[in-house]
Amino acid sequence: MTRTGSPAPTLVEVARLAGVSRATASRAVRGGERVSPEARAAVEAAVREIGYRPNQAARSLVTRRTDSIAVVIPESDSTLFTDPFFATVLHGVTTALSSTDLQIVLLVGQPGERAARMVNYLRAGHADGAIVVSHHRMDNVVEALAESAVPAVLIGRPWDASLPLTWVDVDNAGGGRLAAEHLLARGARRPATVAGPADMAAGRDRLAGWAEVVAAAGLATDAVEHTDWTADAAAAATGRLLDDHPDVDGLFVASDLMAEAAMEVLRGRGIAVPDRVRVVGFDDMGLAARTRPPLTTVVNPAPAMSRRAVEMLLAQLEGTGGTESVQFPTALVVRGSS
Amino acid sequence: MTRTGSPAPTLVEVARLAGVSRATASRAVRGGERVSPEARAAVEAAVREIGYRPNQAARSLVTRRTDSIAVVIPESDSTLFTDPFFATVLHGVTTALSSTDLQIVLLVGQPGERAARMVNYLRAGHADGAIVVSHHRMDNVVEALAESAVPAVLIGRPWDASLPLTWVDVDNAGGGRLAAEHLLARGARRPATVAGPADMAAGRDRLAGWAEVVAAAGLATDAVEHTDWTADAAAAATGRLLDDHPDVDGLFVASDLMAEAAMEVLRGRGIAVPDRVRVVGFDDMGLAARTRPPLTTVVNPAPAMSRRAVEMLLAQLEGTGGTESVQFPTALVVRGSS
DNA sequence: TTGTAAGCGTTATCAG
DNA sequence: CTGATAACGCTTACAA
Repeated sequence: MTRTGSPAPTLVEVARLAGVSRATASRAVRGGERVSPEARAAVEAAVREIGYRPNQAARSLVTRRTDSIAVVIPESDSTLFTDPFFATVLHGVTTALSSTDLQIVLLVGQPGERAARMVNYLRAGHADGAIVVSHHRMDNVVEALAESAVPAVLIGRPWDASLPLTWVDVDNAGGGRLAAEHLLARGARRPATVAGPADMAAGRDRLAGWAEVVAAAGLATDAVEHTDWTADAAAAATGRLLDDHPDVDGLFVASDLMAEAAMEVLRGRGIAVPDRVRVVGFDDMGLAARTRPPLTTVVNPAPAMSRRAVEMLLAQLEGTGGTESVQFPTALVVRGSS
Repeated sequence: MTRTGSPAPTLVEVARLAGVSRATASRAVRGGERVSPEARAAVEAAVREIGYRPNQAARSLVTRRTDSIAVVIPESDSTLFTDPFFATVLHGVTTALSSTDLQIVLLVGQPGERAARMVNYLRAGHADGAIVVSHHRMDNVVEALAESAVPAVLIGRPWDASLPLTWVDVDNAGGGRLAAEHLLARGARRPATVAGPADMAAGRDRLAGWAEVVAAAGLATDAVEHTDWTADAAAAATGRLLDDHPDVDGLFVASDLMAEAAMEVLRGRGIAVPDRVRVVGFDDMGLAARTRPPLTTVVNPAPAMSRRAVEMLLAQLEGTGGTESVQFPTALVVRGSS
């Protein structure tokens, strides 16, 4: 650890200097319970004098805790920084943990190469627990986590629902239904959707909810394009949709970031929003209110989900439950785009 | 660590099951040097059978290494996610470390409340070393780090140059000079600047370089507004600048994110860029090419700096140097805004 | 309130 | 190549 030649001071040196036993020194260092004022003062002075810091490895070898929890984001760093979903979640987790003594440690990296390393990190006991957040990709991080005993809560339901993992998520299918109902109510007769990836729960479920309502209304559900969550891919998908179905008059896009790109394409083609095509997004994290026109969207309650995930993880760490997954209801915010 | 009642398997159980000593088991687990094929096979089988994972705390208690390095970003999460500087640096650090076995751990949090926790985390030996990146704020994280013996490299020179810390940085003053020279060469006679915070090295130095050239040309250097690095503050500062000095014809803004906001204000006032006011930014990380008009800007070689910082840290960890700070030269990229 | 002593799970040294 | 054995630095019953 140290560059300097001299080894880091240990508790025995503190104890010797303070004239107490190692046990007493230990209690005092932790602001302990049963220490006399004199002993505490002596220890504190000794600590200051020699610059003592407890060795975390030694400590957690016996306590079996590290006082840190990991936030795992199995995405590439570019995704992490472009999609506001992650910023919102991270902010929520941070504030929810601010009252505790837990240090937050962020593990970022695409699934694949670094995934094994991340899981090893967790299984080795580097963190007391983990919050895993992603746009629900079915990845090996989640699988590996499932067969480890590391306390964990997922933000975003895993693809494989049978995995013994606790999660929080928004009602994606319900959101898709809300979007479709709204578009139909506004008079759309030829609805289309730019859906998320077909191999992610969020993509699949948002699409399924939308399709359910559209089909129930006796309308076609064939105007569908799957993409990843990026703006570029969404723009391309929107282009294909318009080429194949020129009569589209209502568009549900699986995220606001993607919806903004879709509206850009519409504008580029001279198609008026909402006059000729009505658009509904998903997320409502600030961006939706800033687009032109402002975006009607399905609320993704990421702050509340993050808070809840933290509560559940803390409960797991204390052994007081926190193992029941929860799905948050959603709502539609109507703005100028529809 | 574990939720399950059964304690995690240890090396002694592996050894017993494999019919070897604890020492041999340990060597085999690490793909060790002097182990017979049979012993290795037996150990590997035992590991698989009981799902053994080495206990990191025990391991690093003796090796004094954790095989992880921390990237410390003492900024609020909103800053982290809005300014492309951090995304770029993180990407650079990640790729530079991808060939090693080191796990990257991200510590994010505003200086102040969580700063002590971050430094404690490092000093406790949770990570083998740290890369600290920020827009150079003078903060207690850096100070605390300076008096610890944790190997560290700063990306961005610390405010207090006397601190015994290693850093990499761009030649901020040189960048400011480049910007000013360019503006003057294009005919600006009333240059102004939206500068970064006065209490950060990057803010101070970019301003100083600009002022040096402007003064040398015999022009006034009084059109200066300090702001933090946010777009909102930059917009406000630009407004004040225009109010106070309506004859401004050249504007150097301390970051591209801020320059974009400044151009927005100019456009809102019907002031043509570059025809009436020429604008130069700082960073050139993708954003500059996407603004309208595209932004002339000073290159901030964040990818190269990140790579270098990683190399230096690795050298420090191996005790082979890496303690000499380095300043990167910069360059101007001319685009439509000037 | 304090001290004694027994671990926590690994790695490393050093004979065999 | 293998196996005792001694650390590593700290916490925590348990006794005093």
